[in-house]
Amino acid sequence: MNDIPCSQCPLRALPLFVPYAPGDLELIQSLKKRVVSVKAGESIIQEGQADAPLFTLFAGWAFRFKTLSDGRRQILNFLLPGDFIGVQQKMTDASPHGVEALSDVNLCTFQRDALWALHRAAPSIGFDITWLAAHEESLVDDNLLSVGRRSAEERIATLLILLFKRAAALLPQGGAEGVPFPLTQQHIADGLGLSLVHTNKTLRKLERRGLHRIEGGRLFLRDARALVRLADLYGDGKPSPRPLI
Amino acid sequence: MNDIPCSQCPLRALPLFVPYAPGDLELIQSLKKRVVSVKAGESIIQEGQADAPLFTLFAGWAFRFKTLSDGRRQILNFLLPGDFIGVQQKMTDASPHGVEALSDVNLCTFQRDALWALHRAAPSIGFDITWLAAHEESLVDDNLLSVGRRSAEERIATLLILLFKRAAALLPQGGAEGVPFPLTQQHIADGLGLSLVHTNKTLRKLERRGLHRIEGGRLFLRDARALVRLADLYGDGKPSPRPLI
DNA sequence: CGACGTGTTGATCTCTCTCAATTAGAGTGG
DNA sequence: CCACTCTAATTGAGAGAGATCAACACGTCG
Repeated sequence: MNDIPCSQCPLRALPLFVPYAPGDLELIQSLKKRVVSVKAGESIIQEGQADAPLFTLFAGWAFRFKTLSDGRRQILNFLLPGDFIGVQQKMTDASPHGVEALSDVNLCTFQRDALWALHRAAPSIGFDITWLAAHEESLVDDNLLSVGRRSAEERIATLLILLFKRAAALLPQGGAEGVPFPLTQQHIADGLGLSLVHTNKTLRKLERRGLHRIEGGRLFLRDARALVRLADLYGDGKPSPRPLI
Repeated sequence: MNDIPCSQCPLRALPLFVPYAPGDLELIQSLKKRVVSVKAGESIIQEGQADAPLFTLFAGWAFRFKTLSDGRRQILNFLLPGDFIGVQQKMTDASPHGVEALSDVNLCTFQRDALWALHRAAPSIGFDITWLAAHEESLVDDNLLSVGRRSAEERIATLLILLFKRAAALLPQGGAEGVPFPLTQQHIADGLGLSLVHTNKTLRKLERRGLHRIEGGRLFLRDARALVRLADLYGDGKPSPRPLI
């Protein structure tokens, strides 16, 4: 695994990713430390861990989370292949969140100072990283809107749609056959600020209504229109611009 | 106002801010467009607004928010002097969130392409901006943990402490005389995913217990210890587990 | 086979929401 | 100086979405 050069990273073949300038890839390659594999359910970064690694999720799903001292856990966002983790942490500090693998994952890890090296040596990549960090924040923003202001049904509809879209964008056929869905109901509950039991009941209700189906670790949207309506999502999942009054 | 050069910006005198390398300030100054004032309660950026400005909050408080089409509003985080806004937005895109002034504010606005110009011309500033974006995300993360997993009492305690800390850090005496607190109860409710009525009742309960006091637009913590306990915030130090990678 | 993790469902319970009404203060205009 | 209006804060009462408690089904695995 470690012998695949960045220039042949399968992630780069996806239409999502922008081409780099010549030389950029070599730079990234030189900062890459190694490829690490983590099994489903295992911890990638522990909450409070000092000197946590910087990495790109290369294959598999994971999630960032925080917990309270009595064990209540909130999943902050889900990580899919191509996501970059570690910017959140001050260089010298403890990681403010934990990261755990949802499925078996592979990570490309980088040296702690890679962030600075990239910025200095290739400002355009530094710029992309800033954008990446901002983009991840917007995922958290979306989730916060859900958790703060949507009902259980609406939250679940929102999560299913947004995860489906992200996952489908990584597939060649775009999700016609469903998308991989390695979350348990406990993950959904922890991501949406709901109890496990209520999550189950709501999920079943939507499924019985024919809105979706989760089976064999895959998610199928059976009535995406209805889900979008429930979620109050338009087009891209962005709120529709509202007129001035 | 517009004639104050960046080199004499009062914000820079605060111990929070790092000194820039010579030349950096001139660069920033050159990208600065103008200083804008907005009155309390007015909109700074509208949800979905195209070509929203990039700015630093120079004086006063504001907040970022999102709304659902039926009017339910979630405040994502509060902005205090020194906070930088606009990275979240893709260059060409509509703003995914609105920004509104809580008090009368002054903003230093920048050209839309200032982000890129900074990265290219001064990588160290670009690096700082990445860090700033990541830091703001961590505020949202904290809030998401509250909204998703804390009770109403705990959420309010958490918000009061964190806002107090941020506000006190901007004051010379560090909050001995309380800190400015321009939020209405509706803002607190929208920030914590609570109803206005329940926010009021919880706030009064904590106040009657002698934990805090809000008066004349200022916040006083009367029993910070008890608030911290309620909020389940451990100063800054969390247990530091062993690194896995 | 028993232990365990995950999903399901029914029966309460309670925290928080919604509805309603009142009070207090800041402006405004006569 | 005093009605009039508006916004923010308050408080009570009743309703409800979602939490908690308890069982049970099913598949995997050592």
